[in-house]
Amino acid sequence: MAATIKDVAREAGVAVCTVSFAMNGSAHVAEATKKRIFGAVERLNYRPNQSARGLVTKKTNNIGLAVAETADGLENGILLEVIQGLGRAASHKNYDLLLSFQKQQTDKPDEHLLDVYRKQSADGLILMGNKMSERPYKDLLTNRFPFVLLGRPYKDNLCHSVNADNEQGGYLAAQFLLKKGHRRIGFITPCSLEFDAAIDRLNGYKRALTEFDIEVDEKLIALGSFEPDSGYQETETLLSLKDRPSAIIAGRDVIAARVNEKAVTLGYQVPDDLAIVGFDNTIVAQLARPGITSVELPMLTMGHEAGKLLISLIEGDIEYDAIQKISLPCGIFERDTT
Amino acid sequence: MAATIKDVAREAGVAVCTVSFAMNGSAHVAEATKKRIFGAVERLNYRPNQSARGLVTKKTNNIGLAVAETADGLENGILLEVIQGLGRAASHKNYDLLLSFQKQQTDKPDEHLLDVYRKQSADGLILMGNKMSERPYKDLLTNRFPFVLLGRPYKDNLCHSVNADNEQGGYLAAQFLLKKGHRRIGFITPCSLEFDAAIDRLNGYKRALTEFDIEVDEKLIALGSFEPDSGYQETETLLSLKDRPSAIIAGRDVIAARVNEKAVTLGYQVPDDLAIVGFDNTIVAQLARPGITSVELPMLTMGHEAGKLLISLIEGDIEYDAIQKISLPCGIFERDTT
DNA sequence: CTTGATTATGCAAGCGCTGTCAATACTAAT
DNA sequence: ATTAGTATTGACAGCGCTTGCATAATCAAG
Repeated sequence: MAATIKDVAREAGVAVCTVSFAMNGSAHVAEATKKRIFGAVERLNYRPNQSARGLVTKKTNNIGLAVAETADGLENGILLEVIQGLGRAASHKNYDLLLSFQKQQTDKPDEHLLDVYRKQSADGLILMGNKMSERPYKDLLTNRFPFVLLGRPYKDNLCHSVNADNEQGGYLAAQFLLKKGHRRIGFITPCSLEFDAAIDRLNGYKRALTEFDIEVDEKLIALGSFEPDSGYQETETLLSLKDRPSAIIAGRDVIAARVNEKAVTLGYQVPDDLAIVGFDNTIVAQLARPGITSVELPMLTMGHEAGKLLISLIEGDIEYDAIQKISLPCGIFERDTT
Repeated sequence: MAATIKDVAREAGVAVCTVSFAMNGSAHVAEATKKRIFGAVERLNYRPNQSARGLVTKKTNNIGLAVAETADGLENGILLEVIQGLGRAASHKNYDLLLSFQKQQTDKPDEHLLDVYRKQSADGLILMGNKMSERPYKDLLTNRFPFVLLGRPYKDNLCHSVNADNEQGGYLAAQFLLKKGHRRIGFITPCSLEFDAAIDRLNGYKRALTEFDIEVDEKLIALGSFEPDSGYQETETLLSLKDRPSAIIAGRDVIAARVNEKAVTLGYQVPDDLAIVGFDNTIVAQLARPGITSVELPMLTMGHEAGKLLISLIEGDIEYDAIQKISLPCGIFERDTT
């Protein structure tokens, strides 16, 4: 059906290996013959069969993306923007993205994530947001298979990883408010403190305060949860403090939206009586009225950097053992709530 | 490095072909030997090499998803939910999803989308939201390569396609309001009428009116654009009509949000003075305050159905020429604006 | 013991490509 | 003309797997 390398060779009147050489640049081919060959390629719409090529070169030119699916949709953090960044890095270097979705109802979900690797249908793997047991990592590591952790810190220095600098993000949010003169700043964590992102953001907040010589007041720190509506309660608690905060940093935009609502309900003016800063700069922050000032995680960049890193690893531009831990700075988008 | 079928055969003490038979069910293998083989597979963590297998079977077990990237992000319509639905269908049948991103700055962008097909690295293709010239389709069609159009109507009956039933969606929105007693209903199109989705939604709206014996008043139909802020102007226009509408259907949620804002600004009470229905049931409708009643496009289902359809095509369960045009009904989510 | 069915085997071809080898053709410089 | 270098060639092995074929081992039933 599809043209093979033989067809191209015949069409161009050259030997099969000459075509291969010309296409891969693996040996000198005279300009004139090259032209004839590429002409034939064009005419026949020829592309080397990936399976055949992969079989001999042991390269697929695919980047695997292990996607864990939970009952309530995709695992947190699988964001379109990340995929987009990944795709950009990939296409630039002639890779495709292979999304392998975890099988539902399986006894060992995390083992499944590695099937792409076992089948050898990708040259490297991006692991994001997946809770995985220890074993698969070991497997990858001992076989020196390229992989990058994305948005999923692995505290030891064993794996390459790309992350948003959540600490700096927390710092940024607090610093932003401090510079505006706020001195009592509440903080609602994005989720429980089991999650590194939550801890880091909080730590950044504390660092900013310390830098401004303000003592951290634990009463100003409220524990948020994955349930955005918990934001209502936290806001009420924070605002009913005798020395109430003049600003609240919410660990996520959806929580920030709740903070705003509650504040309005309680009769506060935003931003005059209460300033609010959210996190993640999602569409929620963008479209809420008032628009919510929000710390932006560099999702696109994260995907892009992870892709570039992985490809460097695959192509040997970076030593497998020279562990890279890339931490990307957050930005802040000012809107109406500050 | 990775175990091969030979290793498994040795480990299990059987012949290579027996392993192959056992794994593919292509011949009878006694239970006892099967057990030995799968034991060895388990121990060695063996998975058949995809490239090798693909080379001989001419199957990759990949579904290609051609992703066109424009300057301002991914082409409209590439939605995470769609990918998720696709992934669900794929993983169910042991396929992976191969995302191939269009190369930037290339002279023939649409030709590039077919590279996955030309390289034979996918067994079928999902085409969504890509403006493509005629030729690539022809190419696919004449070679009888399986592909389905997703969310991108191709009016002739040449291609398999999956779509939201926009006409029914428009009908639903109008019917919903009519049942609540509204008789003057404004309609702001989601974009210009070059787009089928816009026409269909509008037609559905008209059909509902007709069914309720209400004459369509062209003055109540405003042309929206891709720029959500245009919603402000349209709203003002519609509300300043001498016989103003008591409800407005906005072609997209973001427009609906603008309609609401403007209405409030002009001193109308929502939903009492003005009811609003949006489209797409995005997070915007969900999180806006007041929450926007919105017509939901079955994105997840669309992805899922498209995946299933494509796989049926690939596996020959459906004739290539028995064109299927799947149109999936929209639902409506009532919130505070009605 | 024979027969027939079932199960397992070795062998070999071949999928489309890469890349090595040794040989040949061509070109340009000495 | 000789030499050196470059460009191109055919032949072929091999990547890991599937599959057809013919053969052989195994076993139950007649």
